[in-house]
Amino acid sequence: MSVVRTRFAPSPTGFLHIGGARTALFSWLHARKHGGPFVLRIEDTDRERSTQASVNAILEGMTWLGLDYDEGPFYQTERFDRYREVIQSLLEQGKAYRCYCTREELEALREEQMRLGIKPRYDGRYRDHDGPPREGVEPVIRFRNPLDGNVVFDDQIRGRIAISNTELDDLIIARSDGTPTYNFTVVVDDIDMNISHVIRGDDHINNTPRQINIFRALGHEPPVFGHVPMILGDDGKRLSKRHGAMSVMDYHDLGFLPEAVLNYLVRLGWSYGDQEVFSVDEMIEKFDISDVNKAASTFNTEKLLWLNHQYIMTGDPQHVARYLSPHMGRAGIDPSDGPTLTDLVVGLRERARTLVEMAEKSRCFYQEFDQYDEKAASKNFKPEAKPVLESLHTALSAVSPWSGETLHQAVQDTAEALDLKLGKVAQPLRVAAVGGPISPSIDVTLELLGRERTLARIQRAIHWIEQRQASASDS
RNA sequence: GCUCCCUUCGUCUAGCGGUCAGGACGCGGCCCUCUCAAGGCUGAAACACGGGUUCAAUUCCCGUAGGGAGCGCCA
Repeated sequence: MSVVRTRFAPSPTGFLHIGGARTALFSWLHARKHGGPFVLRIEDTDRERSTQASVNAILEGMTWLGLDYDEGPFYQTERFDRYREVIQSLLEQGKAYRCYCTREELEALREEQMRLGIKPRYDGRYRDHDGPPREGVEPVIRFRNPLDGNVVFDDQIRGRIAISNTELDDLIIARSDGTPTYNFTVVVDDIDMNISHVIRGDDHINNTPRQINIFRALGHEPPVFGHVPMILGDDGKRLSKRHGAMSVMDYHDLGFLPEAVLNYLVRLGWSYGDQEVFSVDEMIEKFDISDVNKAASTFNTEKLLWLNHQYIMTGDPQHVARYLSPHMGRAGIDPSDGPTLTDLVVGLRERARTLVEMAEKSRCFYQEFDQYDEKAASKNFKPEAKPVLESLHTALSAVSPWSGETLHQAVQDTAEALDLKLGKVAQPLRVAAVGGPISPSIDVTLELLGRERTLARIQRAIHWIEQRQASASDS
């Protein structure tokens, strides 16, 4: 009856990128599925590179995605006393020792080993040192790794992984300034925070055996591990902060809905039969860490766009409208000067894959356009279009109420009265209404535009045709 | 160089010894149609290679090739 507790442990050295977000998602889903807590821990022991701004950026990204945590955030820099205490006890038990090698000596050793074609590692020269401290060298503390035997663990995603202790060297657990290092703090924290399942990127697979040895030295059985594959960029290289990875907040800026990003991310490496679309509740219900794929996958923006479009089309219009709102602002559009955002979403959702696209396509409903699309105007505003537009103006002036049905009827009646196909009437009307050849169906377009704007724009088109005729006869 | 990990359409994936190798994105065609979309139907498109094991391998084992990661007083 072991309780499931998972954690996400980013180091605050930049924004939350898409790969980290997926790791967090998998870890979060595993906790949520089993009803256990999800812990957030900030691994900031590298004081040089850690910043509060990064912490904020990570929190912001998680909040936007809806990945809420139950405990934390815990900061490793606030736990230094605890680490010191554990190191001291390891030292006393002989499970760790002081090493007086200088960086230069280590560097020389590494070079020599590389030259000989063997795996560079510490040779244990101070492992059994029992003489006096070496003068002038602040020692580091190394973990006394077992010399023989294998470390074996059953990864929830990879299956059984075994590595010989002869491959492992005595890693440094405390720097010469006394601060602890990553492989050590992780273990202490996972023990203290009672983590049952460590779900992290597979770039940590190689660290796992050494961490397992530390767990045992500390008298604890290690948690269950699950190493999720990484996400590759279009070039097949691993996505990282310094290599093509985008911040999750970039996707916000690009007009994606968080549920679409989450859905895309969960399907990258995980699947449930042929299902493509998952609500968060469905993910929690159906997700199983052992179903995660082993192979790395490539990020595909086209599919994300498709998913985003699905969510825009099928989501609650009010919900979509809320997320659309900031993008209207960015596009310099005042939403109070035209249709409601909810009506706009319903009208445009089939033809906008992102909220940015939607905002852009909505502009003509709120602002006047400068000029007509050239091709569309020359094709649809020929002299014979003038009487059509005039008839439309008359017919639409009488429409009441101004609704999709009545507008559709009016346009259709006009076409019949003029003995023209609907296209011959609707298309000039469309260009008059929005300035170009593309828009939602004509009734929806006019409804969004409103009576006043519609009639004014028909007049504007009629004038345009008259002027053009006039200048044609002048010359 | 050494160690570990990975390998099904272009991409994401289903498959868990016997399938016409399925779905999705994207791409092509057709239908619908007032434009553009959306939607429907449809087409092209994959088991990296070589050995085994087996009556039978995409599936199990071993190599090879390719890719990724690690080998820090970074995390």
